Amino acid sequence: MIRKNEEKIFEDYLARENLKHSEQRKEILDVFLNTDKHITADELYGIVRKKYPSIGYATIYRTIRLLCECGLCLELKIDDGTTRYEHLYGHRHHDHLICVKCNRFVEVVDPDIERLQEKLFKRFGFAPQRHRMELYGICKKCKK
Amino acid sequence: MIRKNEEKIFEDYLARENLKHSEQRKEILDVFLNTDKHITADELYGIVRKKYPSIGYATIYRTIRLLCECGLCLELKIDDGTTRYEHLYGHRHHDHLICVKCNRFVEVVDPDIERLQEKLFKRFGFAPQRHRMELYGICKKCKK
DNA sequence: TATAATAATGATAATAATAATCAAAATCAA
DNA sequence: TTGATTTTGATTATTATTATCATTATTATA
Ligand SMILES: [Mn+2]
Ligand SMILES: [Mn+2]
Ligand SMILES: [Zn+2]
Ligand SMILES: [Zn+2]
Repeated sequence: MIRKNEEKIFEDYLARENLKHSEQRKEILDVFLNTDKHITADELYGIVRKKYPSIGYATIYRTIRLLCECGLCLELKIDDGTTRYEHLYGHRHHDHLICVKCNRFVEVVDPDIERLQEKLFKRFGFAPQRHRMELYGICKKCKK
Repeated sequence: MIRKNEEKIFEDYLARENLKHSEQRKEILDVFLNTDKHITADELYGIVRKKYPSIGYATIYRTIRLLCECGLCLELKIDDGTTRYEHLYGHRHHDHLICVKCNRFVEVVDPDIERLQEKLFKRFGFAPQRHRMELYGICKKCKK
């Protein structure tokens, strides 16, 4: 199973931080890895609850935080104010094309843009940390 | 006064929408136009309250909404979750370099990047609506 | 200018997303 | 197996923003 790597990363992180590995955390990681990318906390909660009806909302948020801390998950703040989470392990940096109708996310990387962004940092004397670029439009399907 | 144009835009909008022009709205517009760019609702509230101590928070939010609707103001959602507002009238589209230490905003436009973004929209069959690009780093002053 | 219709205001309550608290339950090292 | 420590779920708190509503202000008109 491909997920072996991710599970190990999570377990190693828990061990390193002297945290314990609960059933709930296993289940949330599993759902997160199985799910489509760019999921909200609420969507994750909805899926986990099917298998684990007693799960509490707080546990979802706590575990998402752990997943972000150990490098498996990246938080995205979208223009409409929603927060979404995507897989980070094994995924190189990328930006997003987002359909404002159907909310579809297309992952894109343009090496030319990346290079020009570095030049912008340099031109204004900034030490680069990260960037974020989102292109909002209407996708092919939604154009009808 | 340069602000004449902006005031007219606001007044025309209010008239067009059958809204009334209150002292509070005048004052909030005035503070917004006088202030530095990229202000939060709370910062705006703090400044307005000095001249107009009885102002209510709700009026700030209501008026910001009007300013956005009439094209004088643009809402920005920053990566850390805060919402900021900047002048829109007379300002061409631009993106931002943001210092993660001192929160300084530098406005930038790179025509090459803009062109490549259009190409990305086209390549993936998206009808472009808008985009947003933020470059986060540490500015010259904060590097010490 | 006085009036009357309409809209705006400020106080307050409501929302929604997320974080903090805490007693009970689960994990795990010895 | 035990016992120290952590986690959980329920609940409350927090924060930013919006909705409600009685009172007040604006504005068109007589
Ligand atoms: Mn992505
Ligand atoms: Mn700006
Ligand atoms: Zn679409
Ligand atoms: Zn700085």
